[in-house]
Amino acid sequence: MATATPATPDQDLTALLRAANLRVTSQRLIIHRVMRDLDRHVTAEEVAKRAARRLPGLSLPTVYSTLELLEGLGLLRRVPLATGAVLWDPRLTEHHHAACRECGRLIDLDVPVDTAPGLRAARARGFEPDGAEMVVLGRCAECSRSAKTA
Amino acid sequence: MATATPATPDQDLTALLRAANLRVTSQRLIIHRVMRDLDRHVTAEEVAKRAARRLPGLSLPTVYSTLELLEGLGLLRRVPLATGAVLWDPRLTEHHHAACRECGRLIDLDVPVDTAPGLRAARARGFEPDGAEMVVLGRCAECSRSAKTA
DNA sequence: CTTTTTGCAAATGATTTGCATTAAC
DNA sequence: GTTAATGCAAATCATTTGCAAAAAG
Repeated sequence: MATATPATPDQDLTALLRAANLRVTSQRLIIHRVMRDLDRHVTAEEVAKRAARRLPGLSLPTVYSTLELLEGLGLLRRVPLATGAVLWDPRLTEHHHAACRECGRLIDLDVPVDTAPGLRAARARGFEPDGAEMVVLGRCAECSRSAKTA
Repeated sequence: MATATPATPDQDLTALLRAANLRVTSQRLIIHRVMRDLDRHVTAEEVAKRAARRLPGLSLPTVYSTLELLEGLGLLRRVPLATGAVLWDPRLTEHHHAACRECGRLIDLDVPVDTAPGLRAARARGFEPDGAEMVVLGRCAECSRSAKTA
């Protein structure tokens, strides 16, 4: 029987881990909680710094593997930047990004985009798509401002 | 007066370099030529390997800086993968990609996507967009096949 | 008690940097 | 001749790996 009570993030994660026969550790709970609290894209390093505040001794390798684990559980999304850097995004609702070519800044775009043609084209090529993201490239407000000044 | 003769890639690059007060070197010409000949996204390493065949002694740092230079001139596009890797794409016409989460494979999608809403939203946030790309994420044909077998 | 997960330290691998030399102009 | 571009070797930096110790179940 399904529970009708809305689950907390911790309960969600616990349930997913159990279902996958994985162990519920404080590291996993804390890292997940940090991401949920931040509610914006961050680097692995920033996650490590914040999570270590709540769990001293937490190691970087654990942060990396946990982020990947949470991605696999569908609780996070990995966002590759044009600079080659990688960010982690706890927002699960489909949204898109604008990335600054100059400083790498990434902002959320909460605008609907018709991804259907892309998904269709991918399927036609044998792909099994599970999502599509648009990245708008250009110069952010700050960088265009300093470009004008310079 | 504008020339009516269609320019070769070499002439294009030469003109752009001159206009920017940059020097026309054999390294730049060869790397550009390699990209034009390949006409598909490749890693910097692959560019280096192929270009070195035509220009022995060509160094990796030169390849990296030249790829960035060509990007700045608008002759190439940098494509960050979900794996964090970076590819370089000589195709200048707007197109989109499908990226395999498992093996990293990237395929071109030649399908029109309405990027206008994204561009508009970015402008509303102070961005000066110069393009938008959609990335479809999922599993490529090969990887879904082996997943079924496994 | 058994197996997974963690932390540590070291390894990796792509990309970048500093600097002397070479090539463009 | 002057200045920019290259090659080389070394540095960097995020990420990954191997393995013994600790924690989960």
